[in-house]
Amino acid sequence: MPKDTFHKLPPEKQKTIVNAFIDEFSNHRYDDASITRVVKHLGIAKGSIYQYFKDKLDLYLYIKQACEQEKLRYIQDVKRDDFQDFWMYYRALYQSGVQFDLKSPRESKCLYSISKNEHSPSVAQFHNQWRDQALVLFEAMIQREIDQGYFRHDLSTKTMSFFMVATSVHIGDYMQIFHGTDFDKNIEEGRPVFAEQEQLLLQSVDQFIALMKAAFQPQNETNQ
Amino acid sequence: MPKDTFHKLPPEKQKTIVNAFIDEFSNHRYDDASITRVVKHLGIAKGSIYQYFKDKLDLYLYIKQACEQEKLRYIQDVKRDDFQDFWMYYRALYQSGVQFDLKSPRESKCLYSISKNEHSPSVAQFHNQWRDQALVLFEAMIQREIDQGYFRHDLSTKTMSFFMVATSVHIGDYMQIFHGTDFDKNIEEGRPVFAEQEQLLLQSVDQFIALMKAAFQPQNETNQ
DNA sequence: CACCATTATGACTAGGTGGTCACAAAGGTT
DNA sequence: AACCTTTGTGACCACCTAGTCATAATGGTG
Repeated sequence: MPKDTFHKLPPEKQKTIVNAFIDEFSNHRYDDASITRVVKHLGIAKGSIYQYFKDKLDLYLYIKQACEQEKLRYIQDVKRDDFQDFWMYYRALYQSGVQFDLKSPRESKCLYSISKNEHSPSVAQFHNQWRDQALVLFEAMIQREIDQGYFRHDLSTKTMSFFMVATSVHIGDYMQIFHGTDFDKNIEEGRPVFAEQEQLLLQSVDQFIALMKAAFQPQNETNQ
Repeated sequence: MPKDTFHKLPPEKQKTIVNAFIDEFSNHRYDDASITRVVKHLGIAKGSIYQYFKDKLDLYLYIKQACEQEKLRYIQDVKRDDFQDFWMYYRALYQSGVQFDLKSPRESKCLYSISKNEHSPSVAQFHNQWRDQALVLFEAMIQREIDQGYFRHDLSTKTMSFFMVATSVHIGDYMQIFHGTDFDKNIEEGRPVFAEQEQLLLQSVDQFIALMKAAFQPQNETNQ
């Protein structure tokens, strides 16, 4: 986490610095991100960064945490108990995700890029840890649905949670790949990443949900 | 592709060099792989490599192609028409994949690692191209199953093929993550990557197949 | 103003990379 | 043996990085 010196900075300068690094980590993997490049762009001395943060990793973790905190503001109010059907809940999470993207495109793109750092040697351990944590959460969630008879019970929850995490990740990839052009163009022109495409994007999400819904449905049951 | 000089080398020396680079690309992403490190390990001069290959990319593409050629020998005989059910065919492909792994663990692990290079800036374009090619193939395959009434027809083939490619990739990840310890231990000790775990691994594959089968099943049909 | 703690600076270190090239060695042919 | 083409070599180049630290600038306080 940042040193005191950073927190004593005027808030707008903090934000300028954070934004610059968000952009860097959005466009480069951890090991390829260059502090030298960012300070050049910011017009400040390299040494200053090391007055604010212990090292590159400290900086990386802070940026990630800052983006996550922002996203959490959007999705924390989506509760499972407010939905009868799990998949309505799941869809609502993506709907909030798109909202997050509309209002905080920088942070959204950064989180997406960071999630692709899984194989960067310097931070691989952290990502493995985060992935395992996600798997545990998903497994608990899925177990609950199984217990209530909403999900099939003939497969291991481990496989099912892995499958769900993987598919969730790939929904993001799908959007990035097939709507990514607009994605980046919007960023450059300062517009929201998914500007005016909410409905289009949610239609893609719905297709994936339809697939997962069928996959998780209790077997020996008429579908629809 | 390699220069003539490389092909004139004694076959066993060719293989020694290729193996060394397979190991390097197995343990490092494209941009992190170090030619200097490999030549040091091989005990030959760095300049020699540039007598054999144009540059690092040329080397990378050759190594990838060599591994793929090896894998193809195992899976090229698995034909869709030899199976009544698509998922039997899909399973047979994985079965051959495990065979490939048993007999060519080096090449198998290298191909897996290379597939994780998607976001390495220097080779990202190539990987995008390969991914698009894979999507086209899968889309055609899926279209055929839809036409014959084996797959549901209420979703776009684009989404379905993306979903299938994604899941296929993640079956590999699942194996790597949950059987990876043995994986690497086997490599070090020169044993096949999936030694004596064929059945265990295919059980995992079967679970994923069960999920995909349900996901792709024509809707409004009693399953099982 | 003088004092002092805090903050900003950028040249510098140590380490890494892919790729080059003048030269040395090897090997085949006359 | 003499010649010439092909192959092997490793010091070297240009370029990049994260992180350091002596020094300078700043700003608040008595």
